[in-house]
Amino acid sequence: MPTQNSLESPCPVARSAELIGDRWSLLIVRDAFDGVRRFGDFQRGLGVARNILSDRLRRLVEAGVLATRPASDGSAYQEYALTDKGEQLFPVVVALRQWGERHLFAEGEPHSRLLARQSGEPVAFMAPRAADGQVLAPDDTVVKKLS
Amino acid sequence: MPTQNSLESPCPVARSAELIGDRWSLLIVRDAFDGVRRFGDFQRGLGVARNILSDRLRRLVEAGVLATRPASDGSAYQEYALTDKGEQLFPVVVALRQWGERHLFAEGEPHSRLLARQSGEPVAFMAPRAADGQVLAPDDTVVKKLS
DNA sequence: TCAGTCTGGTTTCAAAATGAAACTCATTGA
DNA sequence: TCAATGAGTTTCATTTTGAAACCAGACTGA
Repeated sequence: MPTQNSLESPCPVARSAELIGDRWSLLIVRDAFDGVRRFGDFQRGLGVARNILSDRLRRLVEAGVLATRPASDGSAYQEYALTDKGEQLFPVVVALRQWGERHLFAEGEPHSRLLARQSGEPVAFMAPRAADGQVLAPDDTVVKKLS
Repeated sequence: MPTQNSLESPCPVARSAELIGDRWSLLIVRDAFDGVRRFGDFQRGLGVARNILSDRLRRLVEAGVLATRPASDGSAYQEYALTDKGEQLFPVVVALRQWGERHLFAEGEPHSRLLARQSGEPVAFMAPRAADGQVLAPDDTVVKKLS
């Protein structure tokens, strides 16, 4: 677990990074979007050590990204599901995915793809936009401190 | 440095997470978008230990996210600048920022904001969209394995 | 109903990563 | 010329990670 601080940083990126800016948390959230709910399934899917998984799940639950609830299969066990807050990480995961797709695979190297369920077409590349829909490059933006 | 593997994962999220899925790398990239270029400026700005910064910068350079070049101020030192590949992380950083803005600050708690330089208005909330511009919720998408 | 198994952890311990501080060495500024 | 600064590297103690063993409650089949 990264040293707990910077949760007081006035920079939203820093706070987000503090919370989910580590490999396992990110991958847990990715799997959650893929419908994984159970401890054992996360564990097997990720190959993460159980104690670490346990720790990360706890952190994510504390942060309100995941919530535990009785398992939907009727067993006495519980499951971990994305909260609304967690669901809203979707753009983060998609952004990571799209960047990875574009830059981390060799020409022609196979990789999984994100498709729109309806059309079956790849999801369009996501970009920040101005109010008028114009795509914003980094230089088209300014960070205003502490407003 | 997270244990180097999963760079062979067929999942783009996993590869991205491996590379930039740690607090410092993320914050270094954020600062780079903010125009920070020099070792010392990163170090002072982030409060990161020099050896760790050194390691992360090396990794990011190796990965082609940053590149070194002679400092633009004419001194004999070098600077670290985002490459094209690095610039394309913009949506990732913006997504993290927007999520943080929305979920990691108390009501009315002040935080920095990302504005469109032209209009001065906040950047619109970023979301994955279908080809027709329709916003896609997680359930509206499917991950197709290994295409 | 009772032995065996599965699930969801916790504990233990060694190995790896991190962080603080001291150290180096080139550059710069006065 | 000399002190201060910049950009690291080294050292070493602390923290985090990961693998494996362990454990207590469900569950299952005979």
